[in-house]
Amino acid sequence: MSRHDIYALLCPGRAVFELLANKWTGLAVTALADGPRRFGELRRKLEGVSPKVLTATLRRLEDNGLVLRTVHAEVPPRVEYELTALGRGALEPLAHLRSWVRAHVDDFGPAVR
Amino acid sequence: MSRHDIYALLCPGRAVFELLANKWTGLAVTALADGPRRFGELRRKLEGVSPKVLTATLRRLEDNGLVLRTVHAEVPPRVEYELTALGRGALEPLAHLRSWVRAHVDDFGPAVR
DNA sequence: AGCAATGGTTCCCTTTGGATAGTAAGGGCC
DNA sequence: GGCCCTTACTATCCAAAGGGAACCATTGCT
Repeated sequence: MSRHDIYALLCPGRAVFELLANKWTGLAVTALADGPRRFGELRRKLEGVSPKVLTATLRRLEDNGLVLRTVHAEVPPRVEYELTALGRGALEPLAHLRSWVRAHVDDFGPAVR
Repeated sequence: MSRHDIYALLCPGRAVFELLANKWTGLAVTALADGPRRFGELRRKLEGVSPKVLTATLRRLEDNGLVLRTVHAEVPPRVEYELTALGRGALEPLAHLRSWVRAHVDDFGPAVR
């Protein structure tokens, strides 16, 4: 039962939902939509993210199989992040959400906060 | 420009996105899908939420026009929460995300965190 | 008087998020 | 040789959000 009730504390679906329902996760995944990106690129694209939090976000995505992290043994270092098949799948509902937001931004008050 | 770049710090769309991309917000909105619900009902449905956090979540949704809060002057008190038209709109992409999660839970490792 | 029901609020502690500074390693420059 | 440049982080410290437990106000019931 709890296996199918996303509101249940122990439902695995809820854990996945909470992984995606995060301030930076959604932005990070969609930022990888068009192919591999380097750490610094993402850092600049996701305005306001600190390196620590970006690292944590990407690591969490990597641990959950949404993102592949490739370290190139060069100097200066080059690390590339790209979506896995699972990550590309998650892109779809995330992009859907994003496009809804885009279409309805103006329905929100000026102090969206 | 920043008006259309969800990654920009000042983009209103990003603020809306961050409102929805929250651990409890998505669950709360979908929990209201089938009509008005009372505080206690939501509290029981969203397993693990503390009254303080539930209050804050609902207030934020109310402030942003997604939820309507109605206090009935009775004893014991009765407070009902229901989605506004805007909230019902947000339901759609959220439900989409939820159904994707449902379909792909098993693609995630056993330690989804 | 005491208890139950409801929708919170208050206090305190833990977890998470965020800002800033520092580190390692090699290459180019002088 | 000594110095700086770049990159992708870690380390440290502090603020904000999340979470647990207790308490409150009101009225009816027993």
